[in-house]
Amino acid sequence: MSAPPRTAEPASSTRERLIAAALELFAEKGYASTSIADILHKARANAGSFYYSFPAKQDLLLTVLDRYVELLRPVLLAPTWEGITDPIERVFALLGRYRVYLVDTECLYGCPIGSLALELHEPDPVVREKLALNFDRWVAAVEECLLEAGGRLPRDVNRTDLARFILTTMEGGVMQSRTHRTTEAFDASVRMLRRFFVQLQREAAT
Amino acid sequence: MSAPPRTAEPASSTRERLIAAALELFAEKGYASTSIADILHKARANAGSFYYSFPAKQDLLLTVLDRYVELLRPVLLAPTWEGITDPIERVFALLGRYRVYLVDTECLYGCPIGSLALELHEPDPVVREKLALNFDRWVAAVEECLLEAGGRLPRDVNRTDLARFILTTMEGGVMQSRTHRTTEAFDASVRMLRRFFVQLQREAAT
DNA sequence: GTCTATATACGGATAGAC
DNA sequence: GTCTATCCGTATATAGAC
Repeated sequence: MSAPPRTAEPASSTRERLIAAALELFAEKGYASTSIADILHKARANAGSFYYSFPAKQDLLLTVLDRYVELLRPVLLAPTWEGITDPIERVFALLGRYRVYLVDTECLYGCPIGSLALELHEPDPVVREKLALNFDRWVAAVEECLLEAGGRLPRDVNRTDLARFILTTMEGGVMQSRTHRTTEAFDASVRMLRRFFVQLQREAAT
Repeated sequence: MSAPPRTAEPASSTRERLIAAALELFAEKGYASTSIADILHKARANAGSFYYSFPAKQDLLLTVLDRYVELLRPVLLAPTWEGITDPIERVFALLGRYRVYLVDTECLYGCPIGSLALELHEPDPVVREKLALNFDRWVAAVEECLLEAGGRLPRDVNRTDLARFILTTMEGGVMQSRTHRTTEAFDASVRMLRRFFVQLQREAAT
């Protein structure tokens, strides 16, 4: 018989509760408008515990940005792609997942990374790099799909460019939909991207 | 002999200087991180003058958002489109203008409306509507180009959808380029959009 | 209309007991 | 590791003389 699983960080440690609370609050209200008091309230902790776990507010942000990277596959991609094997349909299923976020929140928020990226105007280099890493991992995951699609897409279409364009479509669509509080602009953008893909596949088939 | 031109708002009134200062500062640093002291310093005015001209900070934001709408054609579109008559080339010239903004600021800021739209997470309805109006006017201007392109684009492509998709491309590209401090993602997105347009025009020609 | 001084609130961070 | 109390800077906004 084996011992119960041990994790370095027990799931409900104060530190973990602070991270979990910040993860949600930064997505909902942004970084600056989330006060440490907000985080403490949500995590049911006190100022002393916060500064025992983190030197300063920004260190929590860094931890949260690392966490977003870690959660990308298990929390976002894996459930979204469950049961979908076609790599191109996986791309659109991912976009569909963001549409669900929009609908579930009445278009209040879409992508936390995108929001933080534009909120933090001159972020510390270390913050900026972690935001960039989040984008890079997302793009890399989509690029894998495109590579798997192989000859179904024209040979001369750069897969990295196309993956970035898909992120562009998601972020630009989310931004407009949040502002209009309707999914219309998001849907319009995904429709156009779909049409582009249809054309690319047709082109590759000839 | 005619009298010198009279404007309702003299160009260098304190109120105008405050608006001009805020217009730039909100674009550079965002709304929340721009303090009234920052604005006063840049406009060389004092707190008393500010609150004589505006009831509160948010009223200045509303005025600035109105101003962005007013400036869209004379300051952004007209110079960008000068000498360019082809409506489709106008679309890409506009995107090229945003690339210049990125390059000129070392990818520090691109579109002030997009930045404000994502910074203000739960904006007052009136703020949100003015942001939405800015997007709508931009989209409408691009849509005019697409309508002017007429039969060069397939009949069944919704012009409004496509215009929104072009805004999506710009905003999504700017977001990634700001985060990476490179124009790469912006350029990749515009390249993909260009390819889409080439395909659409080919399709319309058959 | 413009000036300085200031009221008031809030946020990040710290101190020090337990 | 956690608690409360508090320091201190900064921000919006106001008061009231000029």
